[in-house]
Amino acid sequence: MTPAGRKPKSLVVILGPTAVGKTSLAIDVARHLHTAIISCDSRQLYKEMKIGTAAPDREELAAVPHFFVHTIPVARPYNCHTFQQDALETLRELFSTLDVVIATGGSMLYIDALCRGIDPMPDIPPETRSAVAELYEQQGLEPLRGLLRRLDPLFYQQVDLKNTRRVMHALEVCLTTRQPYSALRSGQPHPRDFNILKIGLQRDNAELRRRVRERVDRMIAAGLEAEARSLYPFRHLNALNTVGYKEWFDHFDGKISPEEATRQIKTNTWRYARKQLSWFRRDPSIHWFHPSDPTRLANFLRERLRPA
RNA sequence: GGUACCAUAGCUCAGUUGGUAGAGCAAAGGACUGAAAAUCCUUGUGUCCCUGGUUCGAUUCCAGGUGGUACCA
Repeated sequence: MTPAGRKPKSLVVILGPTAVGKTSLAIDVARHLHTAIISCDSRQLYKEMKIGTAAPDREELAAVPHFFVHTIPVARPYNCHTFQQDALETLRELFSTLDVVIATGGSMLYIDALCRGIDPMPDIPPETRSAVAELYEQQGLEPLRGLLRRLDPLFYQQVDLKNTRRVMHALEVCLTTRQPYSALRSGQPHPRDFNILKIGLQRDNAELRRRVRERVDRMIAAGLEAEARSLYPFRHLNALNTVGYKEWFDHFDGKISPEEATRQIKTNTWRYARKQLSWFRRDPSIHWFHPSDPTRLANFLRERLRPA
């Protein structure tokens, strides 16, 4: 498993629902182990989204080397495959001097991309993307389904046919590669040349919910509305289809009051946390801890990371 | 104090020409390998405010009570 003469390398993944306390715990662990943090967060990636993504603050970023926090402009397209490539490259570099690296974040698909890997797919040419989008806008979902049934009968059987996003994406791939989307999806995990140790952080629902509400209040006190206002011109970008921003955009459009926006941000953040938990629940490799029990976690890590 | 209107799911309300009721939101569960903080699916029993009357049968009609809202004093 480990090449002779080389120490085993380990990636410690600290995951959990939003507002559970990943950021500060990951920093504590990283300091203790004298290592760096790879962020697995599809929104903290963006340079312009600081308050609303609850990203580590300046002090926290200075305490431990961080990667993939505030690194790309909101206008740049990015996805989990790009992240997989970038993160693996960064990891390779870090492992040249470190035996353990921390990964943390709540973007489930990004964590899976890094740990499990996702199959290579071609980039979709913008013409293809807009052609599919136009067909949908003009004629709805039904023609897209019909086309998918012809081009990829197997995936047509598997896909949730009401999920426009999935149907469109499969079609885009079929049209770009001239082969069925399902033929490119192996679904198989990709081998990694490092160990992966998944730590899940959990609190009971009432406690987590209270933390969500309090954090949203803090974000608003810290100027979330102004940050959202400055990003209003970018509201049609995917990066801004994000809890904490889209609700303010509705307010700027005169649809809801500031109080209602605040209320909705709290509700939507809570729903996001539940969705994350629903994803994490089916991963039996996660070792669960309460964030307020760092000793138990430290002992666990010492045991597991000890060189064989 | 008087008059009118209202009282139904956690919230906002619809409805039952009298046969015990359903939407939206919230909530809960789930799917998810290139937009993933995205996208999508599933789940609705609640003293129909209380007491009495009429009726085979009342959440529905009638009377009284209680609470709320508006207007008049």
